[in-house]
Amino acid sequence: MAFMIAQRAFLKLYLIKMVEDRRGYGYQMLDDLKAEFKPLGYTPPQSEIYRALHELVQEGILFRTKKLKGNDPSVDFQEIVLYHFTSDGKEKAALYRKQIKTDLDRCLGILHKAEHDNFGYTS
Amino acid sequence: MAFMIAQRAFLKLYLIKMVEDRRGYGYQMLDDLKAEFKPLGYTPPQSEIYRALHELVQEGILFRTKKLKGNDPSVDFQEIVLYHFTSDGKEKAALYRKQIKTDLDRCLGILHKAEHDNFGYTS
DNA sequence: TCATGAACACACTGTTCATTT
DNA sequence: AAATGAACAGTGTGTTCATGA
Repeated sequence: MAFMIAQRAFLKLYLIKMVEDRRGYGYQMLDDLKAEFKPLGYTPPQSEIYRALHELVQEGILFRTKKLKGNDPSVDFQEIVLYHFTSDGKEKAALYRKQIKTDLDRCLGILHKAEHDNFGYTS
Repeated sequence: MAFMIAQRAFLKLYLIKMVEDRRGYGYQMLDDLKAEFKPLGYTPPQSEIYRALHELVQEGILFRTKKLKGNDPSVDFQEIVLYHFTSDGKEKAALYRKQIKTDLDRCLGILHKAEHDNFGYTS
């Protein structure tokens, strides 16, 4: 097992949630995540978002539809890709989330121990 | 900047501390760390310990001496490598620790947010 | 510029192998 | 088996480039 949780897995967790909340397409989710994490000193790179999305499709959790962004085709021809859960996608996602939670807790345990051991928190 | 703290940096932090405490040589430190982290589901690999140690030497923080392990050379010829701080090693180490602490806190912030956002802790 | 995707290069890491005692 | 080190292979990641609307 790897030392820390992978960025890919971390992002998938958020992307699953965002698709649940119908938060739209890749670029939008990227922007949202960038804004959310900026104060924490983390800027999710564009490539990872798309790769994570592609993997979720490959794993049969999500599927894609395409749509024009604007409502008026004569004005806006920008095509965007929307994501939705497959028939058994929600179950698969639940399982995946469970696995990630385990890994997340493992990482937190390790990092907390490091704080305690090296920078002396008593609690 | 990378997503999570690197294993190498994480281990250097512990190795610096262990050299401060005169906790001996590589293999011993490896064993100690393995035992310490086993309950947390992390097993530091041998290669990373040595690589981390080599880097600390390269960076001018530590230097090496060699010694026979046993006190009786007629019985035990096992040679071990001991590590010590260079003349300005402690200062350099302090600086390094400071940097790692920043990164550690950044990682904890990110992971805590993920716990909160995805698995709903209110505190 | 928005939106998606792919290519490329590289650092980090895990496993294995080598060597000596 | 203890101890150190190096080689090798593979994955994840960041940057850059490409494309269309």
